[in-house]
This record gives sequence, structure tokens and C-alpha cells, in this order.
Amino acid sequence: MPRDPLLVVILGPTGSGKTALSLELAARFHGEIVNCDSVAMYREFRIGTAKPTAEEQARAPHHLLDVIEPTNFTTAGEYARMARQILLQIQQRAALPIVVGGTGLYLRALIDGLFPGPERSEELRERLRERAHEKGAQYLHRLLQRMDSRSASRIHANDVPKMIRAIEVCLAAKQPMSEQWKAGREPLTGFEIQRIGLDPNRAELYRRIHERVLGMFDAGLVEETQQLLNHYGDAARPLSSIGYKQVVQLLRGEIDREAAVDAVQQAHRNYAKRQMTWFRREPEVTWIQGFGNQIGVITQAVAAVQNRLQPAP
RNA sequence: GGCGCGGUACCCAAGUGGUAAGGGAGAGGUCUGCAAAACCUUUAUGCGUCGGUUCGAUUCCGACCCGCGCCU
Repeated sequence: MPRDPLLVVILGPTGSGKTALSLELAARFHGEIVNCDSVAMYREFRIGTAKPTAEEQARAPHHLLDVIEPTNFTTAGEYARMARQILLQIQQRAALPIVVGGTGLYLRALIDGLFPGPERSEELRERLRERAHEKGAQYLHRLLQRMDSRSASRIHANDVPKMIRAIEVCLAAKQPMSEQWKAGREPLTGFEIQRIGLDPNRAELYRRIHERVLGMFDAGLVEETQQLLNHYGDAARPLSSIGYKQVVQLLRGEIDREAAVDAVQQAHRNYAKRQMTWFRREPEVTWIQGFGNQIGVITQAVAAVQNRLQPAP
């Protein structure tokens, strides 16, 4: 019986060597790389996102890098649509798609799908955010409680973003979000999925992050941020993401360089931990202990892919 | 050597004669369209040491140790 083509997913915390591993796998299996890091999708954000360099990108086709204007924004749903489109194209070329990234929600949106609900509404969000600011988060929670008590009980009363999304969904569809969820998700079909998870030793990962951030500053993170700030100001949303946010504070004179470096390192460490919490729940992951640029790790990853391509009889 | 100030968790730090705020870090967790976001949980029988007063001391008293500042 005909089998679906294989889709390889590489996941892991920031600094675990996903890029290095993806290039190795792409070279061995005629792969094409599909980015799954939210901020790497933005143009001109280069150093702070640890995007693959031009040389690295020349070693295999890369997708969904630099596809959003700095002043625009994207969402998990939009990401999933774009990525699925690209997956089909790669399939037609008979190449191996390799999804690489650390944004857990985007990965889930791609593979498991989201419920077919309404997209975000900026005006409504702005209003709700103001209310929350004036009257406190509890106000939103009471509001949601009236519209959709099931969702309200699942969302913590301090979690403003999630409450806003739930209220938005209820209003746009004139139906509780919990009802709309019953329609189920829209999962990706037509692929067999091999997830490879990088699970490096925590202390070692933190050491690598320390060095990597120093490297970013050496490579001109401050200058890059300065340019983005000059060109776009607050309109470039990723300026508030890890690395850029702290450098903006440095450029505004709120902290000195040493404090900025420390803060960026700290933010990356916190992020890596959160990513691991998310990924631990991801199903069917072949976990490999170590970093993606280590020979032993690469060997194991290659074997895992090989196994799926030509399973033992 | 003298005087003054200070010593509370891994770090910063509040505090009271009645049984140790808060923040950060660390660890664990949540996540259905801003997710590199947001949120939740958790961490000192212990307050430099030894005595004393007291029903009760981290708090008051004494001595000592350590740090910082000033004076000689």
C-alpha cells in the first residue's frame, strides 16, 4: 500500500544546534528546510534571530525566512497556511521537507492545526486591552465568564492575552469559543512525520547561550537594532522580542552594555526552558541527548530518518 | 587601636518582642491565530557566632567574628 511522503521536524530549545543538524540532514537526504521560528520570518532581523547565514542558506533551499516586512505581523494561522503550501511544493519536487524551529505554537498549528475560528481583530483587541488596563484583568475575566464560562474556567484570570483572544472569538462568531472548538482542529494530512528533538544538558546549554549572545553582540546586534529603530521605530514589532528588546533599552540609555548583555543572556535562558516545557508534551518525538552539531547526534538523527524512509521488513 | 554603619535564602531586599514581605535567579507547569508573548506553582523551623533578659528573641542587652566608611 502506498505510503505518505516523509516530513522531518527538528525541534529543541534555542541554541541546541537545530540549524547545524538541519543542514546535515538536508545534505544527506536531498532536503529543503522550512523555518518554524516566529521572529526569523521577519526581514532585516538577522543577528538577533540567529538566522542561518547566507553561506548556510546556500547549502540547501530555505523557506519562510525573511517573508514578513518588519512593520507587518504574522500569526500562527498564517504561518500554518504558508508552511503547508510550501510543503506541497517540496513534495512535488520529490525533496524531503525538514521543518526546523523553536516556536511550539507554530509547529502545533502546522501539524495539528487550529480550530477554524475567526482571525484576530486589532481594533477590538485594542479596546479590550485598554479596559484591562483601566479596570484590571478581573474585568475581562468576568466578561468572558458571561460569554463562555467553560473557556473562562480554563483561562487564568490574570492571563490577559488568552482572555482577549477568547472574547474576540466569541464576539466575532456570536458563539462561545468552547462551542467552536467542538468542530475540531484542521490537521496536516498527506505526510508521515518524524520528529527529532534535541535535548542538550541544561547547564551546557546555558553555557552555549552565554557564548552565543556574546557572539551576537560582537557580530553587531547593537548596530542592527539601531538601524531597525531608526527606520521603523516602534512599528517594528519584533523589536520587542528577545535580544532586541534589551538592546533597545541600551540604545535608550536605560541600561549599560554589560547589563544589556546579561539581560539578553538571561532572556534566552528563560526562553530555552519554556521551549523545553512545551516540547516535552509534543507527541512522538525521537529525543536525542546533545547538540545538533555533534557527530553522535547527527548519526542518530540520520539513522532515525533512514529508518522511516526504508523501514525494516 | 577608636568611632560609626551594616551582616536576613543562590542574588537583591522589607520587617516585627508573638513565630520571616516582595522581586530576581533556579526548578516544574499551562498554552487552539501577537507565542522570542502571556500566565500559574514552588524555594529560610531560619535572620553572622556564642551567651543573657523574657512565657516567647530574627527583633532587646553583652561579648566576639566578618564587611564597609571615617579618625589616629
